[in-house]
Order: sequence, then C-alpha cells, then structure tokens
Amino acid sequence: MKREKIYQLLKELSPSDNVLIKGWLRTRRDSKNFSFLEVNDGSCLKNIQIIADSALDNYTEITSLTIGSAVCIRGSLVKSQGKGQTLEIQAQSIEIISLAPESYPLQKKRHTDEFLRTIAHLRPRTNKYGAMFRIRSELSYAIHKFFRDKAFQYIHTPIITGSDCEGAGEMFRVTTLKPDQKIKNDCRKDFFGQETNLTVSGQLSAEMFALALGDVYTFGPTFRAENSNTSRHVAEFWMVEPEMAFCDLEGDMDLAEEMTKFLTMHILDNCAEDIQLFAKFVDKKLMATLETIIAGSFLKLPYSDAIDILNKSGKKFEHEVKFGNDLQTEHERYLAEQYFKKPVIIYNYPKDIKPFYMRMNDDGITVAAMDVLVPGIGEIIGGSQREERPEVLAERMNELGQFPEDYWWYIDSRKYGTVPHSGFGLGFERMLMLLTGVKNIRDVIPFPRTPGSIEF
RNA sequence: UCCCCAGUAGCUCAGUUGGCAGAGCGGGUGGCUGUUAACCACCAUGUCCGCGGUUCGAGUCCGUGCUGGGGAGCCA
Repeated sequence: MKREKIYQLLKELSPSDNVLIKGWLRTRRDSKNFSFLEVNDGSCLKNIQIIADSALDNYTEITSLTIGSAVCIRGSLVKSQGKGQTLEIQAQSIEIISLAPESYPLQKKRHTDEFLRTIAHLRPRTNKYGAMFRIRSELSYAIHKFFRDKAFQYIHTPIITGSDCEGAGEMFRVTTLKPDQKIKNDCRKDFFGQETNLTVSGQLSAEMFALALGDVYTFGPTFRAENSNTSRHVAEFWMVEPEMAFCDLEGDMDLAEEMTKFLTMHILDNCAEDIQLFAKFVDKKLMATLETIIAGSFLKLPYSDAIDILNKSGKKFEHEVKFGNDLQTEHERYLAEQYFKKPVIIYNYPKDIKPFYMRMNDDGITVAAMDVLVPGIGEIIGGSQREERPEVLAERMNELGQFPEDYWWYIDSRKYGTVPHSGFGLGFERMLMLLTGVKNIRDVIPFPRTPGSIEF
C-alpha cells in the first residue's frame, strides 16, 4: 500500500478504505473506549484525526504515545462523528515507528520565537515554522515561474569570487592556507593564487550574461561579513538579481513592481492556509498590507522630491535631511509607512553615495539608482541602470578609487557591443518577512547565520 | 560596533522595603468524557545566567562578564 500525504487526504470529500499515512503525533486525547490522535506529516498545516479503538492489540502502547513520536497508520477514511473535522481515519493498525521521550522540547502550547531559535533543528515541527518553510519553498518556485514566463534565463553565478571590491560591504575570506600560514598574508601561495572571497552579489557576473542572453537572473546565496546586529540582517542570505539588456531605469522599476506583485499574488493563491496562520497570530494587519501591494501602483519618487517631502513634514528626525545625504531608516519608514502608506520607489540618488557601476544622469549630480521601500521592512529591493559608456565608467572608477585592472573583463563588456542595461537585487528573506509579517529575519531562514551565532 | 532592556522550574512569567522560592502550562499518577491547546484531582520539579563585592542576611543592591531581545549604523 502506498503512503498518502495528509494534504491529499484532507482534500477528499468522501470516505474510502485502505489508506496509509505516516507522520508525527501532535496531540493525543484519550476517551473511554478509544483515543484520538492528531497526526501531522508536514505536507500541510492541518493535522488528521485518527480514531484508535481500544480493541487494537497494542492499545496500551498507543495510549502512552508521546508528542513528537513517529507513527504509521493504516485504516479507513470515514465521516467524523464529532465536530471540527469532516473526515477522520478509523485505524485498523497503528505502528509505532519511534517513541519520543517526554523530554521532547516542543509542547502543546505557544513557544516564543526566541526559545524556538535555540532549538532551530526542531522548530520546523511547529505549526508556525512549518507554514513558514512551506511558504519559503513556494516563493522560490514563484520566482523561477515569474522569470521563466518572461523568458529570462537562470544563471548560476559563482559563490567564490576573486573580486574583492564590489562595494557591498565586508566579505568572508576563502582560503586553504593554515592559520599560521595566513599570517604571512601571501595570497600567491593560496589555492587560487590571489585573494578570494565569498560573493556579496552576482551582479557583475549577471551583467556579462545579460549582454549575451538578453534577460537573465540569478537566485542564490549571498554573504556579508558585516557586524550588523539587527532584525533585518544575516551573514548568509538569498538574493534574486535580474539583469536586463536594452532596459533603462524606468523598465527596471517596472519589473521590480511587477515582480513584487506577482510573488505576493502567487503566495496568496497557493499558500492561503499557511498565510492565514500569520494573519491570525503574527500580524493582524498582514492582509491589509498585502492588499496595498497588489492593489494600486507603487509610487515613484525622485530622491530630490523625497528630500523636499521630508523637509516639509515638520517631523523632527534624528539624522539630518539634506540633499547629498543618504536616506536613513527613519526617513524611509516615514515615507513608506506614514506619508504614502504603500510601497514607494525612490530613484535618482546623488552619485556620491552610490557605487561606480550606476549610470550617471545628464545632470552630472545624480545616478540612475532606485530603491523599493515597503511598509514595515524598509528597503526590499535596490537596483540601478548600469553605466554602459566606457569613458564615463572609467571616470567614475577613477573618482571612487577603483583599479581598472581588477575589472578588466567588466570594462571589456563596454568595449564590445555595449548597450543600456539595468537590474536589481531583491532580498529573498525580506520578501518573506513582508509576506508573513514576521519581524525578525532569523525566523524566515532555516538556520540563520549572524555575528557570533552558527550553532546549527 | 554603539545605545537601551532582559536573564527565576522543561516552557511562559510573578516575586512587595533586602528576611522560608511561586503560578499557569508541560511531565508523572489516578479519574471522567466523540474529544478539539479536552476536562477534574493529586504528585515531583530550581546552579534564581556566571564571577566578584556590599550586608547579620542578596532572586532583589553595586561592579564585571556571557547570552538573548529592541533600536542605530551598514545594507538585501
């Protein structure tokens, strides 16, 4: 007999004989002549109720089953005589695969996220984290579906990289040298013969492929060695980076908006039950937030206008609002949460606060950069039109103290058939936070890596 | 890295002016019941985060370290 998944059985409308399920016991309630077992196999949020009659030959063992124990149940799917479920399984046999000791840390009650983080290996067995990681899986699929439907090619850009100055923060060093050899600091003797790091972005590689395959994207792990201790940062996270040839900043912003909406709708359509858990127990305003994302269009606002709005707001900000300064978290939150109350795209930032590869605007002051800000999280997407003019690129690299010889292949792409092109990076975990209302990034990734914490 | 808050039973937390260590849940035992985070009764549970200090006496006050959380910077 073939094992059936519980999500399939719960979709059934009529009784049937000979079903086989395997899963873990979530709770047990004993009655006079039988016991109610609730079993979950991770295929969906709901448990299935099992009726274990006292006539079963191992009934004594069944009534001492503990939470977390693994069981294999054969029986018939029948109409439930109780309230709360339409169908249940009348067990013909219950095989105990393994018995969990009473020290099993997960109890039949709500645990705090902080406690569950200390047992990250067990937390996917809870309703909330089970739902989270089913949504995470579905969101990954949705990303591929979005791009595939638009004929984007999926590129596997390198995890290990030799470029050490991509301008996106501190990097993790990759080496095969022993600690005492490392002190000599001679990279020529190292595995790759030069300084090597984990990637902080696949962008530069993706650009090369956009200039060959047209529309491409990457979706993979990214590493930042920043010592940042916030609810929005982890050292290892996943990033989605589309890159499009023959595309300007306007097209870039449009794609960012379209993608955010598509992903939101896809999850609402395909993970309704799991999302409902978050709407009910995690963030009461979740559905309203998700509505604002799919309903109207995102607001597009030049950086200079954002500065004006902030200055005229009459609000006292901790950090000075001045053209040329980067927008601080408090400014971004004010714009997205209080002033517009919906996603905002800010574009055309001053060149001095942005990296060399962003395209210089005609004003000579700003670059074609854009950030998508969403209520509750802040920046979820950062992107730009890339500088495709070789002479302007060289000037910018010089201005920002970059060595052209380190980027010879990048510069080469502007030499041969250069075209306007654009792209952006979406923080996959931040998207999950937006979709679930979860406030800490450590709770949307299976085993979070943060400064001083790599237990699992 | 900086600022603020917290650390007491397996979990969530209370603990008065510095004076015998507590509750709910979970666990164990028994009972009741087509039950729904079942219910009722009884039982057991402790390095009060570590180290040092003040005091007749510290869970409580002081110093310090560690861990966790919130915020800031950096960013996705």
